[in-house]
Amino acid sequence: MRIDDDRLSGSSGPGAARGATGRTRRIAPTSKDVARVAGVSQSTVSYVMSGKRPISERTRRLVLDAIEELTYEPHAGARALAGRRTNVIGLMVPFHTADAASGLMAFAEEIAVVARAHDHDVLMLTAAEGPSGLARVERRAMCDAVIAMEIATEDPRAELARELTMPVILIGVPARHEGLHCVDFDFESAAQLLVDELADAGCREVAVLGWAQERAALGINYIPRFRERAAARAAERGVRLRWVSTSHDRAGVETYLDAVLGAGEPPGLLALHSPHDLGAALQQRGLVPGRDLDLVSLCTDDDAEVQPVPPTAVSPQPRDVSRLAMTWLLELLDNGNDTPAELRLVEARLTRRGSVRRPG
Amino acid sequence: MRIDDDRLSGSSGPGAARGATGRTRRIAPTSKDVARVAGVSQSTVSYVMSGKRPISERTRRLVLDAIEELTYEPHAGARALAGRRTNVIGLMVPFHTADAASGLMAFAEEIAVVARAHDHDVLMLTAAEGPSGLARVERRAMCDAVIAMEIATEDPRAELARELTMPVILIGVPARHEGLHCVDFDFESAAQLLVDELADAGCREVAVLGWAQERAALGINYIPRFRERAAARAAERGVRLRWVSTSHDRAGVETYLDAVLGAGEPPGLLALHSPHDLGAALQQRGLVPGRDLDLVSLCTDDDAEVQPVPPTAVSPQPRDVSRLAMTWLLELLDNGNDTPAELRLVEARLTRRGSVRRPG
DNA sequence: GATCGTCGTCGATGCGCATCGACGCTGACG
DNA sequence: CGTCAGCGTCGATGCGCATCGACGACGATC
Repeated sequence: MRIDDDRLSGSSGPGAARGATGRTRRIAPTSKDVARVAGVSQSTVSYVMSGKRPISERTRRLVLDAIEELTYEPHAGARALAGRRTNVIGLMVPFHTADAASGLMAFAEEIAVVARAHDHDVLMLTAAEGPSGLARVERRAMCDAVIAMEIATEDPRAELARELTMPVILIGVPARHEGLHCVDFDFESAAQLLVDELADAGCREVAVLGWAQERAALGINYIPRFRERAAARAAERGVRLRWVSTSHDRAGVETYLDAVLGAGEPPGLLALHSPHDLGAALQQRGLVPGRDLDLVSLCTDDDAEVQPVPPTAVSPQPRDVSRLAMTWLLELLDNGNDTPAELRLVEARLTRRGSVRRPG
Repeated sequence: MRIDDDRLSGSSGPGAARGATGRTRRIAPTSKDVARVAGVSQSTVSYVMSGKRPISERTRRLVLDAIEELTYEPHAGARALAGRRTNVIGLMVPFHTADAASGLMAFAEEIAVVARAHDHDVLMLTAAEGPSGLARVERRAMCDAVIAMEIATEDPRAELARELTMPVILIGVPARHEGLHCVDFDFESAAQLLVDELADAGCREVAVLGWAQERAALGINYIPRFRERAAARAAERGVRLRWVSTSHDRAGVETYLDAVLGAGEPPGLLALHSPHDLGAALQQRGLVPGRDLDLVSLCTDDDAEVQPVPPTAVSPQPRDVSRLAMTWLLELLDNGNDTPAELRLVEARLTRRGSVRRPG
């Protein structure tokens, strides 16, 4: 079926450019074209698409058929202009952290997929633009809402979020988050779960393979949050916690093991990173978690499963976080952004894989 | 300075919503507001911003001051509607490949940064949408051009790209790419460089640690491209090439080494993946590249540098590829998309790091 | 001093859609 | 058979900007 099919006494069809502007270009059909083909008015086409007024079944069919015939899709700019709604979600991504790249991709993908499922698109913003990037997309009316990832403890974007008219969801927990919509993984209960698991196994000493210093220095706030809760819980359970900050490569792991494995009973190990090198290093030393020592980890399930001895672990699920963020955001868009601001955390769950000796 | 400052006998300023639509909302200032404050007409404001007509210095200053005072930014939808230009680039990302996640992020970041530097934004599309995703953004006029990443040999998006009016740049080389704008890393000359390097060192046998089967099965076309050129070059140089496909984890690497390291002189090693585990495995066996055997790799410089013995390598630079793609795209947008379609490859360069024994 | 060209500015128009008020038409009910 | 209340559709309008034609002012030219 040709696109420039004309049913009524119309002007030139949408298939050709109006006027003599050089060669014939394909022009996208408009709702007026649809109306002409369906034999109704343009406003009726609009109401069929939005459902904001009752339309008879007969007319509906006529219009929908015309839409399909012309493969019509509404012009995003015109819709944004007239409807004050872009159907675009801004996503501010922290590129610099090559570290968490795979988690980041999973996060972004989930956002994109959920957005598309609700007929929205995703505009990719970089954290490098900072708060002015957020202000810009709002003033230009480029999106209806924004999700900003990896919010630091002191983050100017968090302050600006208060000024904006559009909904903003922050991934992370800034220092003063009253009046802000924040989502994050529950690192505090993760800390508690992991410490408890080792304490239950009878560990009195726990050596933590911590995040690298440079990462902590970025103000990534889940690190102190995890750390403080772990310390508090360890104190409650009568466990001595020892933090060992080192790099995460093989050499760093070796340093860590050298430092914590003296003579006598080895301490419980708590690994706060992808346990790849740790598993190999332990294997090389003939140490089997669950047999010779106790090991828990904070790592994704995927990472855990590929270990020589998959560790009992709590997995920060980027997909869960992004799904929660998107669900909330869509809710805010529907309700006109008057849902109370608060902090929503994704529940931490421990998966036991036998890297901890169970008493009894 | 209040935002609703009024210079002329105007109606209500832009600071408050018109009419009695409930509470007073902040409304973004329009070019008409700027015109009123500057004491000129709206069209003059437009011409100041676009520079498409000469404007006296005095008027320019008045307008620019008003723009700054109101923190005016043009409404993206209105601009797209009137100007037939969105200043948005679509980027279709292949999320599923968790494999190359870090390279993917680097690619996307570079796209975003270059786009912003030219006052463009980036709309993130998922490969899951397939060709219809491309058609959709064109018909809805959501972007001016698209970059589609990781194009397979037989890719429906490549076929659709021919039909589209807007410029499309494909990252990868589909089977029939006449009339398409394609960009990729030059895997063929990379193959040649790597084979030559080993041949020059006197290797008569080369064992290739290849890409995993499942990856090759996706139709990622650079694999056969690399493979064929490597085979051809090896034949020219009198080198016997032996492909060993295995997984890329530590176990797979061990299998590989077991398979290729018999008695006698070890073959040259060509590693087509992140050489992390390979370096550790060699180290454990007491084998030092550059002393006991010859090793070259196709891996990023970052990956190479963190090895126990950094290998001589060719690095596929995602940033170079994306920069080339963006440069070309902006050129296409300026020229009205009449630049001839062709295939542009990013030059492969070999970095010597002493993992190959140099004769003489 | 009249004419012409150029520069700088303005008013009007249209982009494609959503929305509002108006209105004709149908069926139910008195 | 007349009246009335929806239901379903239409025409008109405006969203904010880019662009076109028109035109006034000014200096140069004869």
